[in-house]
Amino acid sequence: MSDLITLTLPDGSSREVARGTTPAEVAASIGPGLAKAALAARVDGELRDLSRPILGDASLALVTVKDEAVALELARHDYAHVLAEAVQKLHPGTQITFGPSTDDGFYYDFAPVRPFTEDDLPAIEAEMRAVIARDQRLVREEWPRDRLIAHFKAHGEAFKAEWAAEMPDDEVLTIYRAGDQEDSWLDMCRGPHLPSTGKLDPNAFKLTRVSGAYWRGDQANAMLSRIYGTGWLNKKQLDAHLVQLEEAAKRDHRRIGQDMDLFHLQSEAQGSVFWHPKGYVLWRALEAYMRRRLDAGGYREVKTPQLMAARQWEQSGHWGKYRENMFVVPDEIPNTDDAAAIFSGTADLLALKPMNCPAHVLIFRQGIKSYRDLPIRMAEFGCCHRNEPHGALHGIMRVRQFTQDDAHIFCTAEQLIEEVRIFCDLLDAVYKDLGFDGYAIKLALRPDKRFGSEEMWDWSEQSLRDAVRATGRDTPEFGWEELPGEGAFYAPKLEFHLTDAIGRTWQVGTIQTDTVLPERLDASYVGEDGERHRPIMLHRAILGSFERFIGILIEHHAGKFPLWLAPVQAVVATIVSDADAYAGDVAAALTKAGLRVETDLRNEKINYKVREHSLAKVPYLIVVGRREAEEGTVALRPLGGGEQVVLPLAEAIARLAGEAVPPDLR
RNA sequence: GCCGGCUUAGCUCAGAUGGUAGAGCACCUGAUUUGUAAUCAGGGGGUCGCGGGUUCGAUUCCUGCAGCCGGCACCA
Repeated sequence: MSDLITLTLPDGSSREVARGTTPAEVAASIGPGLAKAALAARVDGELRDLSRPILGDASLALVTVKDEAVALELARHDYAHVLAEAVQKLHPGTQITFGPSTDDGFYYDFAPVRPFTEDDLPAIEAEMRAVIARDQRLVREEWPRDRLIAHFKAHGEAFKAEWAAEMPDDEVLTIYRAGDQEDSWLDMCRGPHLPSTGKLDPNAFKLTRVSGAYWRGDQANAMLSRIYGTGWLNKKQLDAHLVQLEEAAKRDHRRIGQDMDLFHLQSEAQGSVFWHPKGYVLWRALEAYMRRRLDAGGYREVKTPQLMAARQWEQSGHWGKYRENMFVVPDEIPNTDDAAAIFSGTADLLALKPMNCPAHVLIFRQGIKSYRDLPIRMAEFGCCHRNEPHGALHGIMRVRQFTQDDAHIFCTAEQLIEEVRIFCDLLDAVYKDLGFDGYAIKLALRPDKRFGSEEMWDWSEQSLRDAVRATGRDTPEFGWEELPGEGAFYAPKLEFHLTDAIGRTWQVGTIQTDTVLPERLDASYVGEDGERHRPIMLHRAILGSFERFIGILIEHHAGKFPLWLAPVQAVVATIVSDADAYAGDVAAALTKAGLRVETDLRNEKINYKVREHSLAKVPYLIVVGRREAEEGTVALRPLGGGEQVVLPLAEAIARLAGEAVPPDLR
């Protein structure tokens, strides 16, 4: 075997080097600038440490900060290691477990002597800077499993020892040592890493929060203490990210919901929303819009019971799989004797509906359905209750009572692809109308706990796959991917993830192919052949729930809603009290034209009124003073102070009324 | 449900080694009639989340509970 190997560089050139040469050495031979800038290497496409010898002919590309995504990933992973080293120094006895990079930084899970609090973070950050300042080399070593386990056991690292013991046999186990000393801090890690901690910018990270996290993500395991950080390549990036976080915080729907008087929550109705007049106006505009869209799309709207007997939920399968998340009440009159138990404990049980689908099947089952009736698109703004765990509740985004824009399409197997296509077009139009630019599509495949045969799942998954292909949306532009194990217990589902104004994604829409429920609830239609057949049932929603979707709308628009959705569309503000009567006339005329208008006749300066209504995010301020009153005009001031115009009242009304028309009616 | 934190006026927040609380905005009253992001003056407003304990005395310390916040788990 020759002692020389051939490396092919990205520019197509090749060079012969000694077998075992490291990428770092190659970089140095090319030039000192590259040697300094190199962070890692791609050897035959595989990302590796700079110090890892190359053992055979290969293509070699050196990774620098110009390869930002990779550099960030490496840096974040290193930050996690630095965090772990710092924590173990400051908090002896803390065990290390696991610490990956994330979308904006990193975290590390520890088994601590006592759980960390945010007060611990500043000292840990300082220690991390010390680790970075020491510029410790990160040295990769391959260790046999026994040595790893022995090492971790000897150091009281039970979690790491467990992890090492369970690594697959064919995996080469490696440790990274932070420094050259025999007793330098080390962690078991697959790597790769930057050449040394000094490559990290000590001012480009920040520890952000602490939380609990289960070992290996399993509720049955120990609760660990997780420290999160955000990490970047330089301070500028970090600062930009921190500004982003502030921006997101300003958009928080809970903050805006309170400021704009849209809704409130209180402990007596935990997880249920009190919609105030201004919030409910928005709800009604959205609901009316959706109703028109569904009517036009061939849906028929229904309304079904809130409470149904437990035996109905047993039959649908919800009772068995989902009971712990249902609100259940006994079917009896509560005992009015305070000394006795309120319920006998022997009555039949009723449950608040957590979903609308069984009731829709029950409507379908009334009378005989023919293949000529299909597809049947049955819609309901269905109010559902789900007994969510306390820790899951979040503002109006995750609640216990919510209303879905739900519908079920009963169709034949042959109609399925066309129905999915029609649905995608409808969803597309709705998201555009509501001001969103893009969305991604994912296919969630069969979960571990599920109903139905393997054949059924094979067929259902493939149908959805085919249907998306038929719409041409199975492309990277739509973020198309498949998610194993993420499906519902009765069906695989297509998920639609909206992208909002600041780049966050929200799973909202869904369509699911269900053959289980029609079977369980014995839904059938008479086919061309005169025989009974099972319909396919497509569960679908575009907004998901009104509560959550309105929350998303609030954050997407930062409360500055398009005119047709704005709770208060215009405020008529006077400059002098002499214009009060005219302001009243203006408001009345606008109201008559269907606009939501308020007047501000207060004895305040116009500056004050402008400021106040601007902060209240009112789309238009209609300013009237003596001049306007005399001339029959208004000064139309858009939110933000853009081009202001003085118009005759009739023109202003026409303009606002035109702009306030919902997008589907334009 | 689990880990950590928080809970003081309508809102945002100060505060006291334990002696029953304060600001700004908002609200009310008065003056001012004002031209595009805060006019001035005065006034009212609190069971300091709820329960128990320690104490002469608790909003403050301890403890239980609830809600909320950040995550974890969950999200049919």
